[in-house]
Amino acid sequence: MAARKENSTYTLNEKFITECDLTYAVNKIGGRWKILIIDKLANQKLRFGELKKEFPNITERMLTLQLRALEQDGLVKRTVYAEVPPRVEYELTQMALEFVPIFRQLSEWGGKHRNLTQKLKIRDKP
Amino acid sequence: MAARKENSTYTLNEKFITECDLTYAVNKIGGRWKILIIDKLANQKLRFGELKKEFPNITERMLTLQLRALEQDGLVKRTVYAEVPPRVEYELTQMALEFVPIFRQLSEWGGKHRNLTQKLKIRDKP
DNA sequence: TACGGTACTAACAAAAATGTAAGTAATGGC
DNA sequence: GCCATTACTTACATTTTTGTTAGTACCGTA
Repeated sequence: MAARKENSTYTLNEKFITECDLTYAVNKIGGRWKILIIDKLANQKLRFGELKKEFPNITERMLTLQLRALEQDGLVKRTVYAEVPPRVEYELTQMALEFVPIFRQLSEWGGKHRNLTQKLKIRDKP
Repeated sequence: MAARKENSTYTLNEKFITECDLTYAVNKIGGRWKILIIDKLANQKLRFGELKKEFPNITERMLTLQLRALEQDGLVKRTVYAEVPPRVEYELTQMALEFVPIFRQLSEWGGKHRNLTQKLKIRDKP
């Protein structure tokens, strides 16, 4: 999200890893709040302020940054209404909608994983 | 991977977002090299040195960190053979193997997304 | 006794992501 | 004129993630 030095190992490695479509994909949804935002928008348009209310501790700055990134990556469409006070609506694009089913599977896997891990931890106790 | 201050907003927010199984899941595979490592191990066991050769610019430190995290999260099994020089083999766990099909779908989506985005960028040129 | 090979570890530095706090524009209603 | 509302932006601080460099243990072999 900020400007980057070219040719740093950091940048070179990023290029290398995103040659893989999967890593590329995960990078697109990798921000801290992006997935949750996509989830909230899966069934409805929402205004900036409405999204903000969904996440008690998010700052306006972070919400803005994540939405901008999603917009840049073609996953969210932003519509500004020329009113005062301003009204801005966010909705998913077709590409993001295609992600939603995969999304659900990942979520299921996550839940299963969480349970298993917790059980393992209980077992670990002496 | 390092020790964290409790109760920083950063940590609080992390707890909040990982209440969602999906975000939880994505966090597990979120490190820079984790997905690529899982990919390489999808069909075979590999030794530390073999993994290292798969990623030209990875440092030993990063490879170690990512493998440790995957091991902690129950996605990779580490087997040490008591030999000199040492031999250590890494393989996926059942849970990681269950992730692989989802993985493939995500990868497909990523490829599609990459193509679309590139086309959009071409179109954007005046 | 020195050396090679493997799989690391430790101390430090750079870069990125996230959070804090304050401020902005625009305009209709009082 | 002043205030409230909304969706931001800016400068800065904190925290995490990633990279750099140098080193370690082990033991069979030369």
